[in-house]
Amino acid sequence: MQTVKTSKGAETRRSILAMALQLFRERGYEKTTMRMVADAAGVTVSNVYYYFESKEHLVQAFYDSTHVEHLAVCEPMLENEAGLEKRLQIALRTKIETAEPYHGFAGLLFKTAADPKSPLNPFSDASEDVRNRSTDLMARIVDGSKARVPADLRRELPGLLWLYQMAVILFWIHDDSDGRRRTHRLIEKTAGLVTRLISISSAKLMAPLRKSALGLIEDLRQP
Amino acid sequence: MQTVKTSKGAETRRSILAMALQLFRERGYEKTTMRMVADAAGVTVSNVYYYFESKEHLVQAFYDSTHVEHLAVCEPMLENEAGLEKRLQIALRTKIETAEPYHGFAGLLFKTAADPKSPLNPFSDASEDVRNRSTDLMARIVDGSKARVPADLRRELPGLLWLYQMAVILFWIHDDSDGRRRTHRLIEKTAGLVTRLISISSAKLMAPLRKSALGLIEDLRQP
DNA sequence: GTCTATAACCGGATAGAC
DNA sequence: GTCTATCCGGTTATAGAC
Repeated sequence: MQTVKTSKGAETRRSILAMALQLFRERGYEKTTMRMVADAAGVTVSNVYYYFESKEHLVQAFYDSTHVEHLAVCEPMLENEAGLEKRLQIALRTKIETAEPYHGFAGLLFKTAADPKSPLNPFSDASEDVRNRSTDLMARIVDGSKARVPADLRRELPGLLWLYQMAVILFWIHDDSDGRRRTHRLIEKTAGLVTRLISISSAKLMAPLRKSALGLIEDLRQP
Repeated sequence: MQTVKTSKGAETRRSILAMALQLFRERGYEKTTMRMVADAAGVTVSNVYYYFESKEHLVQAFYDSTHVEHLAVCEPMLENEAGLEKRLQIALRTKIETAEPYHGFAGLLFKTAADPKSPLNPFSDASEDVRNRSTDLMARIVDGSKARVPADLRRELPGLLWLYQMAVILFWIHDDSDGRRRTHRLIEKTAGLVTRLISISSAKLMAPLRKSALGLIEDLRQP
């Protein structure tokens, strides 16, 4: 019997993570010490380090788990909606709503996010996996819609929409309005703008501009 | 005789900052300890803290100083150039070129930059001053050019171009190509795109989209 | 009121034994 | 895979000098 995953270790790991997230939510990231996490999970500090390279890596684990949760909430809602604008709104709204309990320390994410040396930054190789899964979701958003998108743009769109989502999240992190009113406003309006931009960009008149923009992306890809 | 500013204290402060920046450049931010900074400047640790609230505040001071340096290099070069695209390129190129010696630890900037709680974040009240000065530069870039810009867009353009600049800087931070080749490519191409977007947005056909976009900005301003 | 010094605190991280 | 003991560096308390 192979118990590689479900053995005691995995259980300890799970409990450490669960406790850490709870403490982060309750007291915020900075005010939660590794000693507290260890105590809450009933282990020693170095044991925590055995399972997680650093305090920030606990955040990475959280990041993964919100993505899973997001998918679970988002995907079913997409099923009965074919309009691109609405589909985008659903994706973004569910994103910030599932992340809401962690709003207080989500800034931390972007903090490390911006550090090129951190493995946690969303552009890094280490984050490739989560990034790909998010980008894939964006691809499904587009492909599942009835929007007509030029082939050249369609190739790049998922990546661009992922950037768009990152921008929305950045805004959300800085948003302290009631019920994140301002972020909801942002999503409502920009989803429409983005959709219109996509449809306009198909027009003959806009082809040169679209080609330049896509050419730029292509250029930037090579080192 | 009032020697509030030029007395010994100011000199100490200057020397601490100079030493800190040198160490940051040579060894990077993380590997430079406050004790080293103090030693190098010939003062004690608590003395460093007397002049700078925290290690991050040393970075803030650096940030200010790069802005001053940028202006000194950028403004003269703008004098003989009336094309908006070229003017944008000048501003952005000089920005990343004057910052080049600090590329290694510039990530740190964005790291704190993205944390909503940090006074160093470029959207914070504490950063209003530097932000305004940067935005003013963008206003001069536009106003000093021969580009025709609709009045409603002109009002928002400096802020938007500042955001554009932040995006370029973010790209630069993650750029480890030789001579920042990729960032230079990005600047070269996007300056043209932005300029074209501005000019296209004046077209009658594009007025509705432009209005929506500007309306969005207006909406987001209110809390 | 401006500045400097000593010593300690606190929390993230690690070494190494078992 | 878990523990004990320790390091290391940012930060602060406190006390006093100019």
